[in-house]
Amino acid sequence: MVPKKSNNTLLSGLKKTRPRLLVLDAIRRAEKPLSAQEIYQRTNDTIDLASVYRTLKLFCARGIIFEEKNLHKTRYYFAEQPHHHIVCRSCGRTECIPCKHRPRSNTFTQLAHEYRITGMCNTCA
Amino acid sequence: MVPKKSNNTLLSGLKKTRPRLLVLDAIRRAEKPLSAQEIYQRTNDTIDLASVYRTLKLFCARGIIFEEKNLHKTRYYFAEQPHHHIVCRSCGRTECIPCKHRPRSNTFTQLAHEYRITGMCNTCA
DNA sequence: TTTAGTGCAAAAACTTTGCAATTTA
DNA sequence: TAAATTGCAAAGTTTTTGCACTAAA
Repeated sequence: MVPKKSNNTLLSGLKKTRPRLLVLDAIRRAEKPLSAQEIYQRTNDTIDLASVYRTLKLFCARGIIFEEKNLHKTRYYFAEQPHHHIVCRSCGRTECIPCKHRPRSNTFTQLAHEYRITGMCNTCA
Repeated sequence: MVPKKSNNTLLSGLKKTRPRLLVLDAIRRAEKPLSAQEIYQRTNDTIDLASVYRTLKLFCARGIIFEEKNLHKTRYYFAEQPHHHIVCRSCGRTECIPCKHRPRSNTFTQLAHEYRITGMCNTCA
């Protein structure tokens, strides 16, 4: 288990505002990827949806979170632990797969990665 | 090099309609992932945008194509050759990475996969 | 011929933006 | 206090939908 970074570390270089902290916590605590709407709700609607979007965009650009789409629904998840998913294209059922490797690159830095397999689960096939 | 599947094979079980063939060809020929709008344009606007969306959704569900998002732009690409990308989170610069492995699963069938690394390229870092 | 798929037009959902007010460092 | 960020409200984009018509099998 890789040690968890503190919110403080993740946001270093950024102002630590209420919206950012709330969005980060919502995503961090989530048991699954969340949509912008769901994140908004998990802040009890105490911050503006526009701020949620601004924050998500910022976090994605920084590689703090990842966004994924399944059939036109966009959801966001915490990127610290590399995520490997296998997703059923019919019902959306998802399983996690342990991650063995980390990417390397000579030209890119601050790497984050995502490995995603889709298929038909045994119920839907 | 894996032998290419014919459009006919890819669409087996589906009606081969003009919109579907045009969308499939646009994506197949594309040198890069395309947005719904771009696909629409590459059919010379001869099919309805709504049909483009319906078709993209269908192809995604079938695993014929993949969709990826970069900073709120959604693009689609042909899934036959597994795609590995490394994408700059700042400027969008993309490099391809050769694919060595194919996923396996006991519970899922008709697998397609996608491996995506994001980071900062040496110009943006 | 039947059924699935299409185009059209309209609606819904999602995301971005300008700006004054507020907050962080 | 200066600079960055926010909330609000409005605009812009993207995606979906209903329905009568058309085309594939």
